[in-house]
Amino acid sequence: MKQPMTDASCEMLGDFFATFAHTTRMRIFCALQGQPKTVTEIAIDAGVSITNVSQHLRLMRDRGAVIAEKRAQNVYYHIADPRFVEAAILIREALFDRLRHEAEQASLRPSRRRLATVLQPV
Amino acid sequence: MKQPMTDASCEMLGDFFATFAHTTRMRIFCALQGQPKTVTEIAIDAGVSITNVSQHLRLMRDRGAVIAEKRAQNVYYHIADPRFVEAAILIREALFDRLRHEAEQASLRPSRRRLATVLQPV
DNA sequence: TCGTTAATTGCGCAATCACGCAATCACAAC
DNA sequence: GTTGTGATTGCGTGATTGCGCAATTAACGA
Repeated sequence: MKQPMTDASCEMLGDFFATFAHTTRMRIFCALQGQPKTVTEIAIDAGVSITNVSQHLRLMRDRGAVIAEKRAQNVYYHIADPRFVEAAILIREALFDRLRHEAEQASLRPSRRRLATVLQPV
Repeated sequence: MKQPMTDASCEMLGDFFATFAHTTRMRIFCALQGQPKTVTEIAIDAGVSITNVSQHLRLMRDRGAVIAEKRAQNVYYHIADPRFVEAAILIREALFDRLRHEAEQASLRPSRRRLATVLQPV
């Protein structure tokens, strides 16, 4: 990382990664790309209960991933920094590339893969 | 995210973020930047037991964050894709910017002073 | 004021995670 | 073969997380 990472930095980054380390929170994150949304809208998009989405949003808010803004009786949430989206895209592309690569390997050596499967030790 | 994210994508990304959602695994990740290292070397750098680092490495390996290569009696680990590092840097910079911003706000309002230990070293 | 809608919070339980310890495996040297 | 070193695995336990339910707060309109 160019600059050395202190223990405090590692803890901070680890905590932040935990923010997205859940399928539901990832869906919330995706739902928030484009425009801010209310809790109810997010709940519908992510397919979970209002209570549950509110609990996840609190966690994400406390860790600085999203920002809440109260307007009238609604609370609008939006992603705190566009770099979070960039980072997610980078990771997603890397994971997809790996999947593609694995698929190619599998199609290039079908017999060996089949053999390996069959020859699994008991 | 330009392309729509399926449920499967969200689950995949969420699982991957969980890979780094721990202080120790973050330290392992930092220790692996630069060159591959053995389990023992990583354990020393991260300041945890061999057993513990091995457990974390298995998780990281299973999720495609690191790659293991056995050479003689040692197992060398390295980061699977440079984009993981880029992503971590993006996130770290975003978090630091936020801390800096908060620190400025705090200095403007000395009564609300909030010490940012994370800001100093790095 | 009361009723309604939006959102948050406290609680309890089930599920998962993290860690140390001991045992085990893998490989090299003797 | 035996010994030694590096690394992994299985197990048990304490800690944390995730979720639903019910209660609560906040803001609006009648």
